[in-house]
Amino acid sequence: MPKKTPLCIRQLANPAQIGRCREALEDKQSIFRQFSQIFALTGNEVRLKILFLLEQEGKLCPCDLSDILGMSIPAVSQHLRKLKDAQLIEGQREGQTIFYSIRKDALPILQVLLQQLTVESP
Amino acid sequence: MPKKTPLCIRQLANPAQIGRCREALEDKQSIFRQFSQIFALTGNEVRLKILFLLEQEGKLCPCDLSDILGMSIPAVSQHLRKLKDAQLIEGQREGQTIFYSIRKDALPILQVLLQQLTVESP
DNA sequence: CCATTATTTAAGCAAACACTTAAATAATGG
DNA sequence: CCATTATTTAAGTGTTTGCTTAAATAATGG
Repeated sequence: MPKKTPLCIRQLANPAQIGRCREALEDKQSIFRQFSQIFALTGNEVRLKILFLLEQEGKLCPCDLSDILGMSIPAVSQHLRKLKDAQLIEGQREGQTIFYSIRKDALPILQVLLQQLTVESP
Repeated sequence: MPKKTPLCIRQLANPAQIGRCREALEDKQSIFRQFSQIFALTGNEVRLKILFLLEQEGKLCPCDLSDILGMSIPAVSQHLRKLKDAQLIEGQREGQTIFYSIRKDALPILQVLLQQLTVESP
């Protein structure tokens, strides 16, 4: 009674390649974590627009964003919170209004990503 | 009986700014759609690793990826399907094995994103 | 043609997501 | 201090995601 192997084993696999790949992933473990988080945040259309607008305008308040994006204030606020929790943006109070802007230390990576939106495709 | 306005109206808002922002979004509507989709795909840690590995190795099969990533074959296969549906990767059959690789037309944008993983932070 | 190997597909399910509405917090100005 | 304005938080809900297991499809080789 031959045991059924339910998963492929790939005898033809290249062990050197497998090892090299495993190592590369292990090396960059925290980088994959960090970048997939950023991509997941920009992977939401509303949040991508918010970041684009903040980069373009410098700063905006939840109320303005709600108006521009055509969605409720709580919905906007909850997106802002995620971006703030990830330290991509920060809020500065001016009276009753809180203006959000992109954090200086997040600007380089976000500019690279946002720049792609305005690049012509071939 | 003064009607309660449940949402903020922002009399201090800058109408020109609001208009400018709305226009910018409308212009780029399809671009936001397209890029948020790509970011959503790379926003998953497993898929980001898959793309990284494909870019590094040229091509890999589901079985190898399953081995490298330490997860089940169906799980890997379903991630590959999403990347394929979005036309980021393509599969080429060689015997029983299907080797996946990054599509030529998706390579430029993916290289920009993957490049960020290996950039030193200041 | 049948057993094996490689991969995909389908169904089921727990967790995460993104909104809604309602209530809470905070600053301003009469 | 109270009403108003701006924002956040909390609770509830339908949808999406990402896995699991089991079954289906496809190519190979005896």
